[in-house]
Amino acid sequence: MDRYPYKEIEAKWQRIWQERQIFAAAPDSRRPKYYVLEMFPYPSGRIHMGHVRNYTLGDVVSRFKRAQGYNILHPMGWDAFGLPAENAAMAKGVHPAAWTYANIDEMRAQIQSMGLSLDWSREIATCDPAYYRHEQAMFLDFLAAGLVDRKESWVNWDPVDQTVLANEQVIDGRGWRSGAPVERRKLAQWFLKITAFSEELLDALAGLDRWPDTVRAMQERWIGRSAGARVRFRISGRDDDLEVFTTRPDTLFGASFMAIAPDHPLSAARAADDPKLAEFIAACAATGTSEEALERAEKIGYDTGLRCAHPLIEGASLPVYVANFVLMEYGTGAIFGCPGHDQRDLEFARKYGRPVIPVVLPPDADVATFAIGDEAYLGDGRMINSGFLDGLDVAAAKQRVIARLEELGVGRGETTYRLRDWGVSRQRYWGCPIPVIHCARCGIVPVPREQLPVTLPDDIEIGRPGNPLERHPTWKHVACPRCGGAARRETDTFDTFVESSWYFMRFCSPHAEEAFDRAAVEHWMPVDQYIGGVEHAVLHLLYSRFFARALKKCGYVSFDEPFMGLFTQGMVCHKTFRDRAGNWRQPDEVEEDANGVWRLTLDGSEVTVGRSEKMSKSRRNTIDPSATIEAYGADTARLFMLSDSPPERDLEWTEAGIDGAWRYLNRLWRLFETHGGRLAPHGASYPNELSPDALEVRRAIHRTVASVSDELERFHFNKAVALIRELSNRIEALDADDPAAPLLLREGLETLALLLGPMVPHLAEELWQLLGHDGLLAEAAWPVADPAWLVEDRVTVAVQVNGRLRATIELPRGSDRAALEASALAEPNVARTIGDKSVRRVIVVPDKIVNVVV
RNA sequence: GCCCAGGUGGCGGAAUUGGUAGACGCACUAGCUUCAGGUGCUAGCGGCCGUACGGCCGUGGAGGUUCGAGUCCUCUCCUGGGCACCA
Repeated sequence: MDRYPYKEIEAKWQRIWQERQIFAAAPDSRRPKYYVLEMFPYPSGRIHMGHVRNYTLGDVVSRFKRAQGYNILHPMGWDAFGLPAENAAMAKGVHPAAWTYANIDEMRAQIQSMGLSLDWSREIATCDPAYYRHEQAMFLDFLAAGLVDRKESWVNWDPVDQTVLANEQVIDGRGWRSGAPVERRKLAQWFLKITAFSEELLDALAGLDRWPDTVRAMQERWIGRSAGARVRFRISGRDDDLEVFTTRPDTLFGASFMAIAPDHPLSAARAADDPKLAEFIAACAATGTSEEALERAEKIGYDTGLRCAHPLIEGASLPVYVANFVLMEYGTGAIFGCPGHDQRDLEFARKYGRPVIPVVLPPDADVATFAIGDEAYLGDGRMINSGFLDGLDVAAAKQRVIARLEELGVGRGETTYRLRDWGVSRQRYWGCPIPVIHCARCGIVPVPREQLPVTLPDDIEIGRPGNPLERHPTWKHVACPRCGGAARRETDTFDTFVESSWYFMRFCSPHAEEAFDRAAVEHWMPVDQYIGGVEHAVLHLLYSRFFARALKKCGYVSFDEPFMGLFTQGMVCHKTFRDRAGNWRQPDEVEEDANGVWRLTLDGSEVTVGRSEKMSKSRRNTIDPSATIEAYGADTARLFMLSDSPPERDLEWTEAGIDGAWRYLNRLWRLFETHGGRLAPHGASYPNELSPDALEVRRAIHRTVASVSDELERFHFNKAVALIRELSNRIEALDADDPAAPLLLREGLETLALLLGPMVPHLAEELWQLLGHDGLLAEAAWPVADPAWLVEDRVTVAVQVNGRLRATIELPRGSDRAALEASALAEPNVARTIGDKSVRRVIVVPDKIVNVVV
């Protein structure tokens, strides 16, 4: 049997779509707009299967919505700044720009081979000065609007990548890209004040009802709002106070010690006179970096000798410890410990012999006997041992104590957030220059607008890590725009998350002189459906939400939320293989023999098969998408990506799965070739009388249209594929002698072509042409099911006896209870099961089930 | 430790509100087509018993609610992911 000629077909339709420019977007007041976007790729060299899955999902949405009559914007571009370009430059002596643009050309061709309905006229690359000049202008606007900070602060220093990482980019104490253990350094850094929007970013999550709950939960936790109080404790024998933040001010009467962070200013001050404390602080820093150490580190403290007065209990005094579990970055870097109602405080108190005073009595406990054992009590109850708070519940006690603290002038209610400001300074070359000038006399001076963009110098020395801009002999030396004196350009460049925080807005008017054509950005934004990996659940998505708000504040746009719908896809995984020497082996280096043993193709030696993991270079378990597309065609690759696994779950790439998709497309091709000559003409109408089989096939066609539409809407693409396959099985099995066969084939095959359009667009387009259509399937309207054909006139009803299935009966839809019951009881198997027992009750759910209870 | 998903045949996965568990596909088995080697067609395919009709068991485990539970409740085990001495 001939294979279907996918190469000719795919080349042909890609050419025609391109020539006719049918995916070029333009605002159209007659149709509702729909903006579909996949997270744009970093041009690392070649596309991988994750890209193929991502763009296939996006293209299904895009083509489906287009067929439904929406005016689609579906662009593609390049997240082109980034460290790999510098690494490649160092490794191969290529200029980062040359490397990046070569990769873009390569990957563009690969992506185009997938036959995506993209508007390539809107392509952008973020490393283009025509793009990043606007980013520099935005930064100056943010600066003027008070949304930028320059702080001398501790930063995470990645010793391998030679760059600063945001806190959010540090994973288990290691750089998120390099994996190297992160060190701490103090540097002057640029920060974007995302914390100015903490509350708003948190509250608005509730309105993002087309986002996955998991992502919203992750952001919520990341922002981490906690309501509590700030309380000042007078340090005995001194004039100053120790300020703490607590979420449990209600437990203040249960306080039995104070604890401060090792890097709290007070710790440092005391350490100056106390060598043992200095030693303790150093030890905390040493154990505090690696994750295992953190995991196993026990709660340790060091008594500073300082004592604080309890603000509400006359004469009570609390010892102040330096403790390794108190974080300087959160709250005030100091806490009071209430062992009765905080597990960590309890363990600390037990260890250092501090008293445990219960102040919340559980509802079922007796005040005379209640005591804290090994577990702190975290629940609600009545306050005890707490003076004026006694008898209140926890919530009321919080309010009352805060009011009292305010009265006394020693504290106030406060809400804090876990979210920290976004450090955007990077000490590297291949990024957007930060447009400021440092002048010894004038300080920080913004680059004048007319001098934008500040472009990167081409002539750089890239042979060693670190920032070539810092080493550049001339670029960094400029005259101060204010006083004209000798000054120095900022040599830091932006974190690449800055570029990806607004590219989707630039797509609306990619060639505009200003950052955005206001009408275009207001027309297309927000993105209706954004699709990408869940690994961006916090960083990229949160920064983008912040950026929209910051731009709004600066008058660029009028919306807050950039992405109305979000879909996060699962990863593409593959088995892993290791040879005898323990080296990872690529899938194309091994074969499975007849006994199911995997061997190296080269010499037949056995390899061990590991569990399926995310495709990655380090495991060498990658499959090159281009090889698959070459061997089977883009449609096969696309269909496989959509079959079987729900898109939000991980997908295991298997050769068998690709084969299955390939065989199905061949089968479709044969189906159309076999019946192409026997179709009824367009628009031929059915006779009044149809055979029962023909009626059933027509119903199946309309039912499939209705359910596939529904499943596509809900991202259940695997189910949509299953439904389409069911329909094609049915059409294949059609009785050729049925007088209505030509009509059913006409309607059935047209329906199949239309439903397959979003998934396998090339083949569907070819089939559409085979069916005699002049126009493009890509521009054809989505089929609509006729409600009349969705109604079944007969139904199969399950008959149970005591809840166990004993028979099924077929009856006209809508049969009454008596008829259902009579038919059910008449079933021989039902009668036999009932035997001589008496029927106690019969439950009838019309058109569904009859349950006889005996 | 905390949070969020999950746990259904040999495998990927179906199963709107509780109402016929296993759709669709993969793998496998048997047969057919002179079919040589990423082919097609037919049939079978959760387990056990039975020639069959049919019966019993079965959605990680244990209880519970219900005429009826993969679905709801309680407890528990396991897997994956995220976060982390966050006061």
